[in-house]
Amino acid sequence: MGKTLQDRCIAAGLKMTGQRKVIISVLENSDNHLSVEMVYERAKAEDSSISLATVYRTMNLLDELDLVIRHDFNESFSRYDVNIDDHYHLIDTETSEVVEFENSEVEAIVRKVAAELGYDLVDHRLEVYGHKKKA
Amino acid sequence: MGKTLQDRCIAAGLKMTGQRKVIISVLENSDNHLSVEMVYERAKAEDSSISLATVYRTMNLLDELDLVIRHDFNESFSRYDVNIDDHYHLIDTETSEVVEFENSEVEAIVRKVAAELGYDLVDHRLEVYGHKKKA
DNA sequence: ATACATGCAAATAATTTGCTCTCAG
DNA sequence: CTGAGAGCAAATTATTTGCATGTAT
Repeated sequence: MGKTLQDRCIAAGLKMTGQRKVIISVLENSDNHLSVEMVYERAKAEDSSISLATVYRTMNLLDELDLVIRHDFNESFSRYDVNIDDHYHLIDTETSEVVEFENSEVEAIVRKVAAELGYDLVDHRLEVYGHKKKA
Repeated sequence: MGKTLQDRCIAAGLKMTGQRKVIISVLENSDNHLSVEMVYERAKAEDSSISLATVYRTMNLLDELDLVIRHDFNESFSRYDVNIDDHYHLIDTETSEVVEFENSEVEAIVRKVAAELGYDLVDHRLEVYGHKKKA
């Protein structure tokens, strides 16, 4: 039984305000890769008093606690993943759709490369850009 | 003899203004991963009349022509690589130093993954974050 | 009670753009 | 000569922050 995001927030000692509950429920009930603007739109639909600043502050907070992961694909804004399992992203260059995939070989390679260069691995990201095969 | 960046710009039909020559020489005589601000500072040292807007416009132009590659590491601004060979980046999380490395296995894996997901590969990037091994 | 959150509006920071003038081809 | 490029300053966009007020614990 994985803990819910809300559980983790409580475990992290976060004050569970009404706004945070709404934002967290948006995150839990959406596909990944939401932008702040998207979170804001959906949260506002549940509670019209929520401000954009609060969404930004909340996303930053969750990011610092590693409860979400901030990503910069090649866009002018950030998107956020609701944490959990490691995975990589394939971004459709024509539609901006984001597909997740896993691959166990990559991590092994990355670990080896970092070691060879004399570094301790902290994190890594692999992004693949492509478009759907035609016909 | 690889063509110089200047050669490629001319080949691409770019008007070689004084400002562009300076910017290009800065790019050719610096380490990779420059930010616009860094390019601007160095270009200004050669020709104090160069404006930041021109540097932005030039970098965008070079990026569109694939003569440089724009990167968003986890910073608030972009950095640019002077094209040429494919490589990946290891970013030192403590110093922001960027180390380039190559790895032939990754591309094969990426190509395979894209194909399996039904995509034509356009591009891919791998970024590794770490810090120097202590003692 | 009280420290921490929120809303709002103003402030930043990076990047882009309108406009007029200049210059490379 | 002429259209693409440059400088400057104002505009945009994403994100952050100061401050007065509200609220979870």
